[in-house]
Amino acid sequence: MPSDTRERVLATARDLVHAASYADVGVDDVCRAAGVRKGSLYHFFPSKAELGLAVLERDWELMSGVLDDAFGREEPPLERLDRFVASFVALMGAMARRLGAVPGCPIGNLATELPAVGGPLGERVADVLGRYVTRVADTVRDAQARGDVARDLDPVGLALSVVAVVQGTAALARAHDDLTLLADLATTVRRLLPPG
Amino acid sequence: MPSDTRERVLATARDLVHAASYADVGVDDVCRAAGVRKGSLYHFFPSKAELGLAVLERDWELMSGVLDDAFGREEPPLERLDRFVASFVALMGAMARRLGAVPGCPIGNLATELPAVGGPLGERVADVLGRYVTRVADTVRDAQARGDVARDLDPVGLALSVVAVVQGTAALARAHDDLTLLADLATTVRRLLPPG
DNA sequence: CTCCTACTTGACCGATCGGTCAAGTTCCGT
DNA sequence: ACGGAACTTGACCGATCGGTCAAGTAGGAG
Repeated sequence: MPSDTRERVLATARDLVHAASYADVGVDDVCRAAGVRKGSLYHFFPSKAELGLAVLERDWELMSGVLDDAFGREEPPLERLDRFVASFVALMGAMARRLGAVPGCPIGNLATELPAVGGPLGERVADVLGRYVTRVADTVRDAQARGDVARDLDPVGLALSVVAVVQGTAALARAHDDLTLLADLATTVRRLLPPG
Repeated sequence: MPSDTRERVLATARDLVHAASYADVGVDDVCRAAGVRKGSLYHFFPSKAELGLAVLERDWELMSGVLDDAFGREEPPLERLDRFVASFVALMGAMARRLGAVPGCPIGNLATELPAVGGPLGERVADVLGRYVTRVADTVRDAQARGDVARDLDPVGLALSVVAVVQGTAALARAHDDLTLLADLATTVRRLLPPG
């Protein structure tokens, strides 16, 4: 099996960062919570920023899994999008239960914080967001091909608005620590994808 | 006239925070940029958190001004919403030019960062966001009264989705440092408000 | 058994963090 | 001219920050 320590550090960092924020979580905090000495952490991660990036990458794997699960089904594209939104909301609920507070969209939170560090970090954040939008755009295109969504609209632009509203709603839910704000998200997303 | 120093500190802090982030800007940074000694800063603001809060409040005044300007006109409500979005996009452009990088929605950025500090801070952040949504909801109600927007939909829910998509799109624009992502925002917002 | 690599330990570092304070200085009303 | 409040100054504080390192230990390959 792969190093247990590395995994524990990463998982712990993820929880702490989402419960609070990247800036508010110190390396010492992660070590304490993971039961690991600092030297070990730095054996696996060259810097705090790289650890943060690893958290982002792990979050993307999670989102990617949700997307795979929803978009890989044998259903009309718009229903696949519904599934995605439902899974996203369920994920928020699960995280809220585990962390004791409503987190925002994990990707969105880190995307807001990490670029501030500047440099190559920002590019990788933008890259992850790009992959996210691309995945949604692919399904929007499917819907357009079937005539479920107006064909004259730019699928990437539509996907961008979908991601934006999902991320923005999650951010509001986090700020109010209120999961119910996510209740109508599926309906809202549908509204952004007008039939032809 | 009111204290010049306090104003300079606040304005400087606002710029620095939006160019980077609340966590990344130290009290020393603000002092250096504002040409003020630390003792002076602490004469006007009891803590860094309170300074952050003052920045948020100032940002709200700015947004509030934009909302007043757009919503106070003698136009159909949906056109007033268009005006608001256009002004918001223009504001982003102006800030991007001044700061050298695309900021996100000022309110949204601080809303993502400040609650992490925890405690009474979070409530005031939520309060500002609430005022924001309320203002939009009022105009949505106007539109519903005229029959421009479906009357059976919850105006607060609709307003929430509008704020979410504006904030989310701004966040994406910031992450990509690309103002053009805001280009179609008005169209997107309109889609969220279906005619009756 | 030996040797080397992977990993862990705990002490340590300089820098920076937010914040304090006593001693000024400036400015105003009286 | 005086007194006091408002404000500024610069030195200072302890804590915490991210990060380093020499010395260990564990464990598999030969």
